[in-house]
Amino acid sequence: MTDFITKQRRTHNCGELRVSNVGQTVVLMGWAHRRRDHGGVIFVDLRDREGLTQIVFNPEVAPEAHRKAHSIRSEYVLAVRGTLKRRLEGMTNPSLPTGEVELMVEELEILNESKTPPFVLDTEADISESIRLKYRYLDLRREQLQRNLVLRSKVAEAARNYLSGAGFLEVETPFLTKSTPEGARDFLVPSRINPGMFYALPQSPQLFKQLLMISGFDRYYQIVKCFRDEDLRADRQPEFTQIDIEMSFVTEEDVLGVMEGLMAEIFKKGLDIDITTPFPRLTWEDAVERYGRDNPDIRFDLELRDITDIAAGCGFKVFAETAAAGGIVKAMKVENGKRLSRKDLDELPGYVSEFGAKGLAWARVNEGDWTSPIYKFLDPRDVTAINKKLEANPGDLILFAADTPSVVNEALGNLRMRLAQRLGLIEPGNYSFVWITDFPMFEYSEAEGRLVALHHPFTSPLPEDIPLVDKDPAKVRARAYDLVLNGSEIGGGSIRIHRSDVQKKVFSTLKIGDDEARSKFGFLLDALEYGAPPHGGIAFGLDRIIMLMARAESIRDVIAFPKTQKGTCLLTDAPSPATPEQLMELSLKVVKG
RNA sequence: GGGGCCGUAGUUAAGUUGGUUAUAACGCCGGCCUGUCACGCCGGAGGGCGUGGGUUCGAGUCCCAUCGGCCCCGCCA
Repeated sequence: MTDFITKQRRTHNCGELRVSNVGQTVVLMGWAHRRRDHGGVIFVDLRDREGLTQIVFNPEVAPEAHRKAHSIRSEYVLAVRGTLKRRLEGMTNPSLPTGEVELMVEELEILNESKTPPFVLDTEADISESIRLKYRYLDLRREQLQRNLVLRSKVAEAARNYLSGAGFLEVETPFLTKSTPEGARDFLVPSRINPGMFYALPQSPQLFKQLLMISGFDRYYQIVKCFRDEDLRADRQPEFTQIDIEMSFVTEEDVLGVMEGLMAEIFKKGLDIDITTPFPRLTWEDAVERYGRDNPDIRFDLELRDITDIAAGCGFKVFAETAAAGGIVKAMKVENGKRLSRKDLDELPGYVSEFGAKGLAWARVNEGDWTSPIYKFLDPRDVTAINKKLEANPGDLILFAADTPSVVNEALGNLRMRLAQRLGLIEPGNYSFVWITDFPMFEYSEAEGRLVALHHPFTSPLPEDIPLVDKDPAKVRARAYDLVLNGSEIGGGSIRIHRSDVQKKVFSTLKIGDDEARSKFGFLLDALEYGAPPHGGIAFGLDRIIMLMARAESIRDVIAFPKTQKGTCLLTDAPSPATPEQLMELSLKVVKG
């Protein structure tokens, strides 16, 4: 066996040869994707990151190479040298970019053999995810994941170029840092040198980027891992990547404008799609009112209407009593309601029950009346009023939910999404951005029995609402904004508090005492006293953006080495127990498990 | 913490009301084939049904527990 690879260099990749290269002597290296042995001539599709090229072993051209080629199996690693030929008419493969040419092999070296892979790599077949994850390095050879990671790399590159061109500096911030109250559960890292002490992995570089503004860096960005020890979902991993950004001397308009440019750039470079800017904006209040959620998909209508005022005085007890008890009644109109059968309607209560709704009323609008289980309880005037409010016409279907505001909004907001999918109202390939602004500053947490920051405690209130921070915190609006794409929150940020007196006030409303604020955020409060500039920023979830761009169903499909829903890695078997020696060194004792 | 779906050859799946040696396709192995490109044709090997209990004359099919994968609620400032 010759040491081919030391003598010859790869001249091309497997995706680039065309008719214009015909006649050239070519060296290719790659994996045997498929093999077709005709007894005489043998065809192999040679694969690398860039594509497939058919290579041909003909006993009359190169007997030695042809003899060796008999042993080629799937995923063998090959180096071949030969002459590029144009394929004869009728023998081309229009489904391959390289399909008009083929490499007539003169010399073959098998660089490595391969065991038979546990699953075939050359099809779109659905392989169970646990096997794919265990052999992730093989799954990553498949076209779909290769495409996703190429897209991810392109987008990250476009983001860096854009931000760098706009005067942003990339600065790294620590992973071994301080645990912060509020927010998600932290991952802790024990300190060997300081027994009994722990670092926390950052949930985001939030405080460091603010400190960088105070340091005068003016414009900062970082594409950075963040860590949150919470349960996983189809779009949530315990470690994920943010495009983290912060700017000094800016208002909301500056931040939003630069970010719209960033989105346009990554969609252009990643998918060659032109995004229209500026993006539409909705206040948080309008978003919840009209769509039931703060991450609305605005590609379709099915808007919600509040009919609590009509319901309060109507004869249907469930509605009237809900209204009397401070709840709300909202409704959604489905045009051409025949698209939902009685059976479909019977399934809806089960679906909304996932969100805490106790039921879902429906009405089919006819000329002059309704077909509806609740029609007999209603006065004709109420029916007319509801029709009018929803602009409902004969043939339409109206769906109602009555409960607390959060249950109604969540139930109908999610139902809206489901119906849109069911009725095919969503055009694939359509990207629709919307900014959500004017979030409430605080939100009551049942679990903690106190107000918590909806965004985070460093978000600045609207200037005119600052006096309300002590008096009526529930009414305070924040200078926060989220970017929503097709019903997914892909980023969020705010103009920050840059005055220590305001920051202290917010901590106090959050019932974070002086001592606690001092011990947890003392460094920030100190820094704010040394000439902190007005500043604000945003962080984008890179994984989610890539998911949407790649139309992936799972965040795992856009991450090279993701975790399972239980947070384990089937490839490496992490996490795993620590040895007694490791624990001893860290002054740790495992109590159970 | 809770709800749901799913674990049968290497892979993807089928397996009737529990009943002889558990099916198929792809993959794999061998043979034939000089123009295929999901090559074709012929032949072959390969699992005892995630694991552990139980019910039964008899369990892939029923029951319980447990492990694992996925989806969702809670959680995720």
